[in-house]
Amino acid sequence: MNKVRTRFAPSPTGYLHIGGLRTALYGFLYSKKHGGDFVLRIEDTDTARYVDGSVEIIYSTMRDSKIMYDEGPDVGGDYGPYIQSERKNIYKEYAEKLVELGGAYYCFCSPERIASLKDEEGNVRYDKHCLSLSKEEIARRIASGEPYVIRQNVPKEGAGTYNDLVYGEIKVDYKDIEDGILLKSDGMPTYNFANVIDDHLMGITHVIRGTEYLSSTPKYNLMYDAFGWERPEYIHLPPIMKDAQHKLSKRNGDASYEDFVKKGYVKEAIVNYIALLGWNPKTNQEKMSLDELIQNFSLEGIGKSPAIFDDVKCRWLSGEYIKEMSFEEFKQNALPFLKESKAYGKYDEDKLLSLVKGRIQIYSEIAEKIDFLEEFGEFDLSLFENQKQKASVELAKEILPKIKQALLLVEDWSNANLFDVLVKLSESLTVKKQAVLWIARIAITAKQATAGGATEIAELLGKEETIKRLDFAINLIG
RNA sequence: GGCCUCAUGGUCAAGAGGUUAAGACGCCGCCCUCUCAAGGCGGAAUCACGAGUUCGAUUCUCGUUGGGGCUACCA
Repeated sequence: MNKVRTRFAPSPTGYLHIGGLRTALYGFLYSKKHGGDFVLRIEDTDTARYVDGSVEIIYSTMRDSKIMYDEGPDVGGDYGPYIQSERKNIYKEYAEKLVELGGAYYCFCSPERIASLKDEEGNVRYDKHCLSLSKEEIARRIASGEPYVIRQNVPKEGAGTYNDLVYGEIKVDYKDIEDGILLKSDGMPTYNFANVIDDHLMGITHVIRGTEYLSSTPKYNLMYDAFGWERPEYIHLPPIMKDAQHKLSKRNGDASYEDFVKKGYVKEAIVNYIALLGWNPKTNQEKMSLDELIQNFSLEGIGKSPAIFDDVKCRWLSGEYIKEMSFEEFKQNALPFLKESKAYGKYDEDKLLSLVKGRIQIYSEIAEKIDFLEEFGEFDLSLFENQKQKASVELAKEILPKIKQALLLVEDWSNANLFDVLVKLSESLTVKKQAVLWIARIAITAKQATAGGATEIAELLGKEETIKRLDFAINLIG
């Protein structure tokens, strides 16, 4: 069997969105699973839709997400060039060859004539008008500089059948396929032509792409057959949806990989999550590294139905990655987000970070989790009330001065020691330790819910600030 | 409109004629806990509909409905 070769062939029309990235990922996983090669090819034949800088975004996104290709425009390879606009002459050559083989023909019809072909419902179907042109006339008109396109010559009868590795047998009647344009009047090929030529010339064995090509694949097979080339295997992927009726798409400005990274999702989690959209590993393990994904990947696990992207679950996975991340790695990734917090620069960085690690799912939650440290001020005394902890305003009024007194004597201002001191205080007062800690924490944070307990926060604030806040609370309570 | 295709809880999904219809996220409850979070335990919640085939259909067939795609000198 031939070495497996797959490709990802995006068009440079903007950022790389999540659906495209998943297609790339599956192509990558499949090739690596089988010890094959993964190729990146840029499909920039539509000059009108080209967006400056998007090729660079494709490169950087794939590198960043670790979906690395063996061959591509920026890394080279034996099957280049890997940018379609640089292959223009190749397409022309093969288009002419296909004309000779009877699989295509020159067409000089004007847009006006095409438009006049509209039926009652407004649908246009080309009528093979130029198929009957004589060789002489074609040569004459080309020589005179008349613009032309090359169209595929699709049989009027019969049907094209192939076996998709995910969807099974697909059959389309040729009468339902139009004689599509293969080579545009500007000399550029359309996707419909270029993908066939390139996939063959680049030795692609498995074509992995979205379902939007499921029903047009028979016309590509017609070309493989006309050229006498071996047809590749086809693996069409179900779409990723934004909701039940909208596909996740660039056009709708939907999330790109970059957007998720900017929002602070763990990169590995994004890749891990999209791997699970439309593919089931057949085990109950969901958190998987790229290597594990390669190991477990199989075509049997690919589903047929559309999958809705669930941001909540993606965040959950991201959180799982953060929890298991080393502190050093976390720090490196979290720092840019930590800087967004009001508390940044005022407290020990590592302590701040460890307070937050394990409490967030995406990095951008960091600021909101610790901003409370800087939001201290007047607060409603009812915050002290807590039945479960047996805490009340009265109790707070009574013990707050004692808490202050005890803390004033503390020299080893560490979480562990502070905790010890307050627990001992609670014992001597015969008050539940939960009540003391609750009251202490409310007094120094003015918040009912905080990331971190009373003594953790006290340690972070430092002795001076802690006492200051206690004084403030004592004052407030009168 | 025509053609292709899809259909299990709110979401991702396993299951491929007989199951108490897995698991995960989310949700709810309880436990644990220095609040929150995490963690532990438990719970609610699904086979779109209608005909067949069969002793028996979530599972097979057909249809209906609904969703997606294609129907471009876009990919």
